[in-house]
Amino acid sequence: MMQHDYSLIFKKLHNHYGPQNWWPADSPFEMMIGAILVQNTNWRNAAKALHNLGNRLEPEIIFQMPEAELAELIRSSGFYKMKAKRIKAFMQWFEICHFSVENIKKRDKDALRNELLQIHGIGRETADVMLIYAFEKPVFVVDAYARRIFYRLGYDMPAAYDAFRLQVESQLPNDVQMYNEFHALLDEHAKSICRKKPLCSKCPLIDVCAQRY
DNA sequence: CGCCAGGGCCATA
DNA sequence: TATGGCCATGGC
Repeated sequence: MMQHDYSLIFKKLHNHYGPQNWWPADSPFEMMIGAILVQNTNWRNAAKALHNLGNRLEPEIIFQMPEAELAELIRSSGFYKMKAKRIKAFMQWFEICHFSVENIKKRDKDALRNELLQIHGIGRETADVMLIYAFEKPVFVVDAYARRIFYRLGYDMPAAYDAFRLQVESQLPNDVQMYNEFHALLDEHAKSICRKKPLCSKCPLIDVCAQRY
């Protein structure tokens, strides 16, 4: 089987699109709430919900807020009753952590990941974006875009989330900033001109595609 | 009008 | 392990 050069993909995307400076949020807390709000929803609707929360977007306030009230405020994000429940479950955990992102950052990556996965409504992808963009841990995020792009490159990737993630991580340096940019770049690339026509002449991955097709 | 967007949970086999 | 149903809004 051919060796998939994930590092080369990253390099080409980075050269073409430049630094993405993700996640679009003013604080780690806002980032984490946004991560739940954006589950299976477009960012526009999630951002609208964040805007609607306005100055209520503070740990203590969200923690105290009745679930029904929170649900109405985040209605635009879709699945809003469920997401209100998920945010409240997350806040229970965050409160136990004394709302301290700095303290959480000091903890072991795998232990922290497993703890996040215990929270009802936090799955692998949501846990991983939180690990990178809030807690600065090096993790490769396996989202629909990553799957689609690697699939279109002809890469033979595992279907299971963690198998996919570990295969990519095993061949990349343990660099938080790199994973931070990689996920953002894959997102940007998926939304770009190559979305409908992945082998178009302007695609920065055209030569990688050409090796295969 | 139908489609889908930066998932995750749960029941079923 | 692997499908299928379910949750729901807003833009196009």
